[in-house]
Amino acid sequence: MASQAVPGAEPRTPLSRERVLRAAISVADSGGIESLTMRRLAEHLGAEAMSLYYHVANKEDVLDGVVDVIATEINEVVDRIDVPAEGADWKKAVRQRILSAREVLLRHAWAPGVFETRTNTSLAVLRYYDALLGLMRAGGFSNDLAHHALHALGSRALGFTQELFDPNSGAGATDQAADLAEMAGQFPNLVGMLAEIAHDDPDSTLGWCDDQSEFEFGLDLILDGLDRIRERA
Amino acid sequence: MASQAVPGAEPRTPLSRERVLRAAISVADSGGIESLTMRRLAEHLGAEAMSLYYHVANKEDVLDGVVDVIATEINEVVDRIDVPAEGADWKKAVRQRILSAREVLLRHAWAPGVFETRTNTSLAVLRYYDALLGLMRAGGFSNDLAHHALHALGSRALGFTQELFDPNSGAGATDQAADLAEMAGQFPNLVGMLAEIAHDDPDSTLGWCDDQSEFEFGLDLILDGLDRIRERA
DNA sequence: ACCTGAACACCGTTCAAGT
DNA sequence: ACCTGAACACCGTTCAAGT
Repeated sequence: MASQAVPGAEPRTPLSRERVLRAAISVADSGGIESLTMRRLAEHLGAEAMSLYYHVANKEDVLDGVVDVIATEINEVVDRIDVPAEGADWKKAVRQRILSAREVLLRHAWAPGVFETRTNTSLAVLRYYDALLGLMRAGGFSNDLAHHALHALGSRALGFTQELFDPNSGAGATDQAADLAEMAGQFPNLVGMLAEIAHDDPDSTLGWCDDQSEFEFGLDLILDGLDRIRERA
Repeated sequence: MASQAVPGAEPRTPLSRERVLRAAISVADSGGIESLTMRRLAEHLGAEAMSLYYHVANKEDVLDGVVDVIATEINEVVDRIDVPAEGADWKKAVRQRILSAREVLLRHAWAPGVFETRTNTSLAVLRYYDALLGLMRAGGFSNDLAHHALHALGSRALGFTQELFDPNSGAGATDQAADLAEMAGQFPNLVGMLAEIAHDDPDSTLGWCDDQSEFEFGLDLILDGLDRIRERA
């Protein structure tokens, strides 16, 4: 009962901003972003919700911090890449960085949504963009073209695209067929496309999926377009 | 006090799913999406929060419905467009539809974020995509290329891109200069670019803005890339 | 058929108080 | 310096009850 040396009680490492943010990521990793509440986060750390406020300003601050930690992780991975970026090689270098960033985000599938809601900019994200910009400059981009390029890439620069809809979500393969038949009248082009895609690639999950190859298709479309403009200049 | 014919009381039009959804849009339009709560929505309609549940299943259902109403509005605008889409004209037709969709969304700046959180697909959104697909098919796209194209466009197909960061947010023009100087060491490429962009275009808000011209640059980059693939096939 | 009052289980956050 | 208990103002949602 005394305040010190309770026998058998673990000494419990003290809280810190760092520990709070890492715990937040682990809570979201295992239960999704909607499971991340201040109370649950505290519980995860063996503390009371109110204790968190000594180390972070509020929940927004937690989310800002989480983005910064993940962006730092991306920078660590991406800083190890060492490929030439001069001239025409800019594209390979940028492409590899972006795909590496994507790999980190694939381990935190909830993170893209949080990235998009931030209004305060993470310094780590700025550092990521700065390096990307450096590669483009080395490849001969003007500042103006590099500026357009960042806008054109958007979230793809960080390795993700938000899916806008998924005709397959929540429906099993058998419901699927019925749904398609029912919708054929209303959405002839969509149904026709999905039928053919499925036919061409029977191994993939039916039709719609934001997989690696779709991401790379879109990415290369943009990078190739930028490269063409670069060469013309 | 009696239940009928209270003198001077407006007869109050009854609630309906339609009215609830329209009110939800107007609440979000005027106070932002975070101001949209079931209680406030009810208040806006002169009813109690609990009454809403007779007309909608829950808040998710409200958000699904709101997306459907806005997508319906987009379809109404876009259906009035009548330009040829055969062969090489596909691009002009698709471009015009997408820019028209964007105009609708610009009137509901909070809507893109809601679109992205939906997992249930709105039928109106499906109808929009189906029409877009139809234009591409008329332009000579294979189903496979059209499928890639929709993925590559992502949310751009509906007229928006989510900004990932905004170095200017929350800082006035004077703070701005100080911030830039301070960051110059850490982010040389970013600072150099922003300085030059600002110099080249002194009329625009300093540096970073997702304006119409940036949207169109990215859109055309993708459409041009798709057109090249189409011509090769 | 349509609406509501009371109530429940959750939030984020504050503040004064403990060690 | 660090943590917490009690409390507040807010959520979304249920259910039995009113007209």
